[in-house]
Formats: sequence, C-alpha cells, structure tokens
Amino acid sequence: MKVTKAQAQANRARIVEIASTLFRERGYDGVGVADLMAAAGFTHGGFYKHFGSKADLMAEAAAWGLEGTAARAEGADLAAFVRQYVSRQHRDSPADGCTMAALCGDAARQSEPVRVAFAAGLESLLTALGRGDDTADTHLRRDSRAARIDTIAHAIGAIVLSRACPDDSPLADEILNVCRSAILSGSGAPSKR
Amino acid sequence: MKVTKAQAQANRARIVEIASTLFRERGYDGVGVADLMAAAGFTHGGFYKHFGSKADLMAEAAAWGLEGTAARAEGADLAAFVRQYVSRQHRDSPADGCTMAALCGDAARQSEPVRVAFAAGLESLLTALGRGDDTADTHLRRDSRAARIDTIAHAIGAIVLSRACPDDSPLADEILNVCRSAILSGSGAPSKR
DNA sequence: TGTACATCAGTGAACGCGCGTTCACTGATGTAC
DNA sequence: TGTACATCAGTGAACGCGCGTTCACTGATGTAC
Repeated sequence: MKVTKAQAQANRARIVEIASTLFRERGYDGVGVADLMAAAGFTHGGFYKHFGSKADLMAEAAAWGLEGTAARAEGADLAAFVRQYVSRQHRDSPADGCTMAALCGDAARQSEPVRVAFAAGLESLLTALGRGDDTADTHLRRDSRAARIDTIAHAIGAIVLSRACPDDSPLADEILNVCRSAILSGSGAPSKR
Repeated sequence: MKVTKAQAQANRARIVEIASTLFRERGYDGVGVADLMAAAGFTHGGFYKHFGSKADLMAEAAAWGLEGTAARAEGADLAAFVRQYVSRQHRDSPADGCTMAALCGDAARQSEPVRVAFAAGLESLLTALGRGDDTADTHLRRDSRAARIDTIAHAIGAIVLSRACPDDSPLADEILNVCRSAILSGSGAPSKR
C-alpha cells in the first residue's frame, strides 16, 4: 500500500521496540520474524524492507533496549538502582526489565554486532550511573568505575540465577534477598558519593 | 542391532554427558537431537529408546552437569573456588565449564523440570562448598550459607556478563578482574572458615 | 550345554511443522511537469 | 493547482531447510526349554 515516510519510520521504530520486548521475554530463538511482525500489526513480508536480516534486528533491538536501561539509570544513586534492579518485580517481568539480565546468556552465542551492542550498552550504563559521581579526584573515579562494574555484574548474577529457579521457589527469593543485602551493605555502594 | 544391557546403559550415559557439553557450548536451541546423537556416534532414531523427549534429556543433562560442578567444589575453599571460576579460562571454555554459568539464561525459559534441576544443583553446590565450614554455631552457619549464595551469584554474573562482550574486548577482561578482586576481598570470603 | 524364540537398542527413511527469506504484486505517497 | 508517473512500505503465497518425533525394520542379546 505504501505509507507516509514519517509513518514508515514510526513503524520501523515500533518493530524494534516490540522486538526488544519479545526477545527479552522469550529469547532470540523464541521469537520468529512472523510472530514479531504480527505483534507489531504487520505481515511478515515487509520485514525485509526495514532490516537486512533477523540478526541485524537483534543487534538493533539490543542497542535500543540497553539505551533504555541506561537512560532510566541516568544520574541515579547506585543503591537506588540496585534496590529496583534486584527485586521480585524485575525478576518476574523480564519483558519490561533489563536487556542485559534477560539476554546476556543468549548474547554470548550471537554474532559480533550483538555483542558489540551489549558492550556499548554496558558502557552507557556505567556512564549514566557515574553521572551522579561528581568528585574530581581521578583515582577515586577510577575506583568508582570498578565499583559500578562489580555492582552491575553482581546484580545481574542475582536476577539470572533467581530466574533459573522454579516459580515460587523459596530459593529464588532467597537469592534475591541475600544478594540485595550484600550489594547494598558491601563495598559497591559505600565507595560512591 | 541390539547391544548388551551394560553397553546400552553406557551409551545412554554417554549421550547425557555429550548433551551436557554441547548444550553448554551452544545453548538448548543450538543443539538438535540429530547433532547430539551423531556426536555420540549414533543415528538420531535411537534417541527415543532412551529419552521421552528432548526436554527430558535437557533436564537430565542439566542435573548431570550441575552434579559435576558440585562434585568438583566438594569441600573446597570458597576463595579457591572463586579464583578458578572467575577466570579467563572458565569464561572461554563454556563447554567444560559450569552449567549454571552457561545455561542460566536459557533455563529461565525452559520447562519446570529443567528449573527444578537447576535449583537442586545450586543446593548441591552450596552444600559442597559448605562442607569445608566446620563451625558448629548455627547462626554463623546460616550467615555462611548466605555468603555462599551471594558469592555464587556474583561469580556467575561476572562470567555471564563477560561472555556477552565481544571476543578480546578489554571490557570483558575488566569485568572478570574487577569482580574477582571484589569477591575475594569482599564479605563473601572472610565470613568463611 | 544346545536350540528356538522373544526382546529391544540402534537404523534410516519419512512425517508434519515452523523457521528465515524471497518475490510478484498492490496502491497510496511523493515527484516532475 | 492539476495531471501522469515513479517509488516503495506493506501483502501474502511460496521457497528450501532443519527441526523433533514416528515407524517399520534389523539382528545380536537374553531367556525359556
């Protein structure tokens, strides 16, 4: 039928956004091109007018999702970030949660562009979380970057491990509680601000 | 052709072992029944003489792999465990590494039996690592369990996040180094022994 | 111990199905005059 | 501003392919006599 240039651009953005959500929920292999396009309200054939391949979209959707996490963390307090990240709510709704937590494991087996997007996304998150850190002391700042990396990895480990347990498993909640306490009382938070 | 009962049993065990390795390397969706059987030296048809479905094998292979990790950690010092776990060597060879680190993300989207196997495997690992803890004080022991859970989640987070980065990315190594130091100097290790 | 028969691990062709991708087509949009 | 034509986002049938699973078959093993 064709459609306004602006409409086509909006449709493309919509596909990336929905892909990002569905991938987080079901994994890269759990979402087909046809599924995806249907969820966006289109038929599958038009997909290749926007993207070269499913793999291309995967990289783009990862970048988009990770930017979102970084944007939401912009200038946030590291402790506040951890409290909402290492929570039952986040664990139980991967579809609107962190792309890293949901797709790290999948990403490890994907093509270079996807992994590049993950590394870039992590850097963005580190920068966003560091924006609250206004000390001018270079040495302290470098320590702070390490603390942020450590905290993010720790928080991701908690979510990923908790999600691997059966639904309503006491162990799943125990992991979350133990890790949240440990991160908040540990070396990660105090070294900031 | 038929084969000795003992031989059939050995063949079955071989399939589980190879499945565990291949799944860790390529993920559950990355390994087909035919791939698997060929790697074990059989044709695909015989698969269903041993297992009800691919999903059944997935659960069994997960249990087998996780038992292996627990067995290797039996009575080990938590710090020693962390040093070999949060290493480039472990990160770069998922096929013979920890099943949890390799398949946590996949497990979250699999059937209940797989997730039950993961939870049971984590409990085994906690017990195995706790065997070195010979204090009789219940309160300290409970803290110790929490410390072990926290350390495992932290270590898994480090590996999983590092694996999501491009090969030879400085960030991938930075994650490993930062997390290893943090875990070894943090609250996890000292609270033990 | 020797013979006859049932068992069943392993074979390989075949199944239905869903996947990613291609393609001829449609028709509103955008452009040239 | 109005007309003629090119463009191209979106459609839906079709493609080859690999997947998990089934099935009739084979023949050595295990068992009953």
